[in-house]
Amino acid sequence: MKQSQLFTKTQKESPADEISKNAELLIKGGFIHKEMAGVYSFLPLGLRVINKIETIIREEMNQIGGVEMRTTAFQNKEVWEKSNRWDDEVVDVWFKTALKNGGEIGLSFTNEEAYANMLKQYIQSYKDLPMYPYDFKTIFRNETRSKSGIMRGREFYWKALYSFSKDNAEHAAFYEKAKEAYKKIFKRAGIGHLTYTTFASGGSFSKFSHEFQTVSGAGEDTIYVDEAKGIAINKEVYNDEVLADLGVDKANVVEQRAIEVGNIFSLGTKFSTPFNLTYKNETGDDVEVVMGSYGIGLGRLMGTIVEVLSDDKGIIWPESVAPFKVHMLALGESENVKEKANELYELLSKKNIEVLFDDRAGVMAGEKFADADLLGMPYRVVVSERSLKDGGYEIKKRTEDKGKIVTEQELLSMLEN
RNA sequence: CGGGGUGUAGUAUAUCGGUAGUAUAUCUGUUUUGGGAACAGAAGGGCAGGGUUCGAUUCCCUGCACCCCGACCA
Repeated sequence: MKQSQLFTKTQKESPADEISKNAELLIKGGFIHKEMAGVYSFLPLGLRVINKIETIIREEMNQIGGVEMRTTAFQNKEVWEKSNRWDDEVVDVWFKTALKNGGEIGLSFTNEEAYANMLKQYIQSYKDLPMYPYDFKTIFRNETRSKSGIMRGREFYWKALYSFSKDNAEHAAFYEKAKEAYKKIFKRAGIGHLTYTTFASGGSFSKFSHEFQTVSGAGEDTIYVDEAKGIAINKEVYNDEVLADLGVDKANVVEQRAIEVGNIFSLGTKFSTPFNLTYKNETGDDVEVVMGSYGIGLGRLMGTIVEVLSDDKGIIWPESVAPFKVHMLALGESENVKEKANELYELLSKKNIEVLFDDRAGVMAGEKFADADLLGMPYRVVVSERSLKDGGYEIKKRTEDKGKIVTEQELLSMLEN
């Protein structure tokens, strides 16, 4: 994409009403636009990041048998009354609205009820199980205090998978697969080295749930990390009994602040019971389905990446989620440079190498460099009189201080993989 | 929801009970072009409503919005 066609532009000044680093950098770079407290639009660059993250999650969910669908944002009052979660006294984050012809509907703040109610129609026999539907969708929560930029909003985009299993053993096996898939997702998203599988409170059907916590001062949670074991324990369940349970020595843990980027949860029959979600087993008995839920907030994940992967100049996107792999800058106003830069842009595009081409006329080199640092693409390629005279193009990784001059062939072999 | 704070131009800020200033971004022109370039010119602003006052952006009240701390967070 040519930068001259991108309608967003970068800002020099940080927004006054944002403290969090993720919001500051994402707004300055033109990735997101704040509509109101806790509500952000994703601009072209930001959407590309979200799409990359979505693709990673989709691949990993499909890998473990997930089947993608799309559930509606509107929620049926009667359905939620079955699980006793319609009442505002029970759930205080509902957004609800009245229908013109009477009645009331809610906006999704989670999906368990809708899935349990819907799947009842498709689950009759043990032959129908297990089932692993999931979807990406926009979720609404009437938070009394949204904060931390895109990491805790009133509207956010998430992936939720629900597992429907015949029994606890089948559920447990899938739960472990999901846990591994989650680890892969965060590794692929570039934050695996800072993300710990964390034991958290499990509710009435399991001792623990598992959170995926990324160590960051911007986090809202406190966890106790056992670096050697590669696990952590959430403060909410941190006690001697749990330590003994997990075989963790108190002397080996370190207290950290962390961001919860994902969560998996055994639901047991919590929702199967109110929705009478049962199947006939081999002997003709009615058996309740065992459920699990597996969620990831894509905006929060994107915000977390920015929080932990940035420097004083801007964002440092991992290649896997960067809006573009390459940021190509054409410096100077000479016709020769323009021609060569255009040729290179066409060549890279033809080779399916994602490139953002800073073709803006009359913009000083310093400004283009500063923007490239702020926007944070993994590779910066400079086309200028100087680079051409030296024999080609200058390529520099966002993580490096100095670039080097390479020929077109060398450039292609570095970028193609 | 409890506590605290802030609303001035696209963005970031300053001053003042008496013509609202600066930076940046934007537009025009000239020069410039490897780390946010120089000069000249132009355009653009007091959250909303009420009160006090000769006069309110400034002081007071109400509302709304936003931020921070805490509570809450499948």
